[in-house]
Amino acid sequence: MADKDFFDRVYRIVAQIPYGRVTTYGAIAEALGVRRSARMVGWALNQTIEREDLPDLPCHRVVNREGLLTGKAYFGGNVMEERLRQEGVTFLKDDQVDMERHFWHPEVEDDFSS
DNA sequence: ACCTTGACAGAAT
DNA sequence: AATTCTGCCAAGG
Repeated sequence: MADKDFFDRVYRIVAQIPYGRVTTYGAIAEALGVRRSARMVGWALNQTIEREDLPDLPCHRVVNREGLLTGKAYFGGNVMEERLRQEGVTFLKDDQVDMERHFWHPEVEDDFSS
């Protein structure tokens, strides 16, 4: 297991979210082996705002299990929604994506410690 | 060192 | 079925 910081793992997963797809906090947490730490995922993403030294993270593709853009407030305005729409993501209603169509299940991280 | 908060999720009422 | 409550774990006050 890569004993990387919890944040780094989150970042790596988020960075793997395909264009036009979205995933959930819980799914990411689960992929990291800590299904019950979904809140930490959100916290980790929050840190990305301060940390500019991080790679381009499509954190706008991360929503909660209901498909709600719970973190849109941190993007300023409707940037999050607009970006998703621009990627072809369909919205059931404002601030709610159609995760039935665009949900992407993150892959479990492989520890490259071979 | 203790208590509160948080971009969630699932169980309980 | 809808709303409330609790669990989780890290960071900030």
